[in-house]
Amino acid sequence: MALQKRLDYGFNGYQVPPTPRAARSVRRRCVFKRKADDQQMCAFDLLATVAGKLLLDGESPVSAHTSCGKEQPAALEDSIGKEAKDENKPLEEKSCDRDCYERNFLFTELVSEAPKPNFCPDELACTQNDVVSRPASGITTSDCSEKVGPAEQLVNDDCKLRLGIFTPSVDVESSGFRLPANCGSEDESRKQIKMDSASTRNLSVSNKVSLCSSGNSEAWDRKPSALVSPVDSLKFPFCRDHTPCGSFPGNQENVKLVNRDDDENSSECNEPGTRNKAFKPQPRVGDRRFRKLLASKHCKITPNVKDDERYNADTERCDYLNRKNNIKRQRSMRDYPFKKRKLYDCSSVSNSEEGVSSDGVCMVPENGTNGGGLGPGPTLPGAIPNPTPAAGGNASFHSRNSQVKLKIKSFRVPELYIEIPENATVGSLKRTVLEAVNAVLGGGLRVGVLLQGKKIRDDNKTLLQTGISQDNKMDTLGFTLEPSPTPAPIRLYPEDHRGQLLCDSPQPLARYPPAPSITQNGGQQRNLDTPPDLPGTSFNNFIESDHDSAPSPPGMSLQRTTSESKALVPVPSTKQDALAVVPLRKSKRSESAQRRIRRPFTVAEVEALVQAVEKLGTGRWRDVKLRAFDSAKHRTYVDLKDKWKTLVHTARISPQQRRGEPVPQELLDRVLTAHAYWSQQQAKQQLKSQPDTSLLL
DNA sequence: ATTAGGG
DNA sequence: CCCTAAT
Repeated sequence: MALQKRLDYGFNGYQVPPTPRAARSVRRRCVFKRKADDQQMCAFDLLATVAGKLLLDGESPVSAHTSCGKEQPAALEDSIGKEAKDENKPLEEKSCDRDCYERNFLFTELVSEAPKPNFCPDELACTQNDVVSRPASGITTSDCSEKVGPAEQLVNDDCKLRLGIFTPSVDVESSGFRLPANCGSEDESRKQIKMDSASTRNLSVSNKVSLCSSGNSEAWDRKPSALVSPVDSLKFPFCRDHTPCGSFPGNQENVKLVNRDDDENSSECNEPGTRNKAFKPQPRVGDRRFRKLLASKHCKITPNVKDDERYNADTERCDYLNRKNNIKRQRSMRDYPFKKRKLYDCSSVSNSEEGVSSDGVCMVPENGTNGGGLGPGPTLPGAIPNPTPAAGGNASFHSRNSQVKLKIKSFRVPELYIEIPENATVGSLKRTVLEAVNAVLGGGLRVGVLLQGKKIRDDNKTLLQTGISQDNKMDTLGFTLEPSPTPAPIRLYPEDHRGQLLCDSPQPLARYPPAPSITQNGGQQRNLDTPPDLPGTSFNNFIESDHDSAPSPPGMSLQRTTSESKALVPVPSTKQDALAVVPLRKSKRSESAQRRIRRPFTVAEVEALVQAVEKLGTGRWRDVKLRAFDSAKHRTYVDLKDKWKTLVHTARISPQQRRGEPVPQELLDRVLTAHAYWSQQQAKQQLKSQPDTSLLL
């Protein structure tokens, strides 16, 4: 299944440039390969950074609890509680209904949910605080079944991911930001802008598919969205006729591994009887590969990624590491780089454009009562270029005591398409989304300020001077997120300011039409009806086949499926041209090819290899390949050579130091013997040939 | 395209 | 496994 998520900040305001759909990655060499990883800034960091520009201002006025919105939080909690804990579990396994395989990711933003009519501004404010005050869980799942039957589900999805800006710290009250002194310049009135990041922090994701838990998110789910995502058939990995490995002729000559693998979908044949049976392609579907793009749905997400996400990601890795403490962290990371790479593409996208624009700024009166200032109430006069009320793009502004407090309800993130295999784990999904978000946000953003539709470029002006602090203008204050000058080589706005953080704002980007979906195949969602092909099983088989030798990191699961399914592809949306320019990072990433999945050699394979080498000798890997691994498409002669290399090494080290599936000592002995023998032969050859040639010469 | 080696 | 260099 593929998910295509559209991330948009709850704030309708901020828009990120559409990301060009990443081309299917062709394997190629990329110099940059894994280098950019660290360049990425996580969303949190980013936010923190942004926030950092503003000083925290005492407690949030709004922080007072309000009863309103209580329900939401409760729901949230609930869903949070149900959040799938087993990150490593394939999604399929969790799905309550097989037909329910479509996953809708719903990231909802409590506050900014526009669709709710009865959500009064005040309520929003209250809600936000409530919610915010507690650590939001990154992703929650909601019941997918709601009113929708399996069939219906297929149809109704629109998944929009909504991102809210959140701060790492859960504490809402402390979420205020204060403008840095430098921004406002040294002048007399130093206003503090308080941003109440409250609501934005909560993110809930409802995964309609497998995680059927609470139905609380239903309301949000229903939000009709114009976006249509294409659903593709999903490719399921399965083993086609592989010969039971057991048939492998042990010491006979000319042993060949018979498992047929097509590089992408193959399973190891270690344990013929068990592993492969589990998965049986259905007669009809059997041969078919499905590639489902969950995309069909729009996912509305307000990712409240928060620490949770990161934590999970990290912990997963750690777990993995712990289990296999022998494995270097680096290595584990490398096992699932594709995601990252793909993500980078997205990031680049975001950077390339003006990016994110925001609206929905609320200035909050300092006294803590949020008068009417919060929420959509004060509608933007339209002065602001793209006031999108939906997310609460309005800003309310109250100045008091020369203190300006404002709240930004949300930022909109550019649409992102994410493709992820059905059998991907929830954890990987989370990570994927997180990474996508991080990629976008991490690219480096700048904040621009709009007042009455005009960009305020002079960073040195005070709020007072610009009039921002004036009540009558509070409605016309807007913020934009722009690509940071630094990371992105290309600037849309030449006049870019060097380094100003706050006050300069390029023109606000056009907002994404809320719903204009992007998807290439507009109405495809319905195609999803293809029954899920018991992917879980097959997947399990795969996993099992090599898990013992080397458990794959969570991310691996994704890789295992089809190549197509791994891509996280930014989808071009409305205005694509803007994006044309690609930040360096992006290009780097996009160029990089995906690393092949790790497929530990089975004992049978090792035996075949040993036997072939015994006969052919080292240095004739091509022949070895043909002889013993002709049918194993995923084993190249280079692989065989490498394996031999490791076998020799393995044979030389103490058994305690070996890892992975243990290779019978007998085989290792043969390896050493053969290696010694052929090394000798090689040496002889050389001695012989050397003199020969010299003699000839 | 292969082979050999380092990473 | 990947990447390169050298065949």
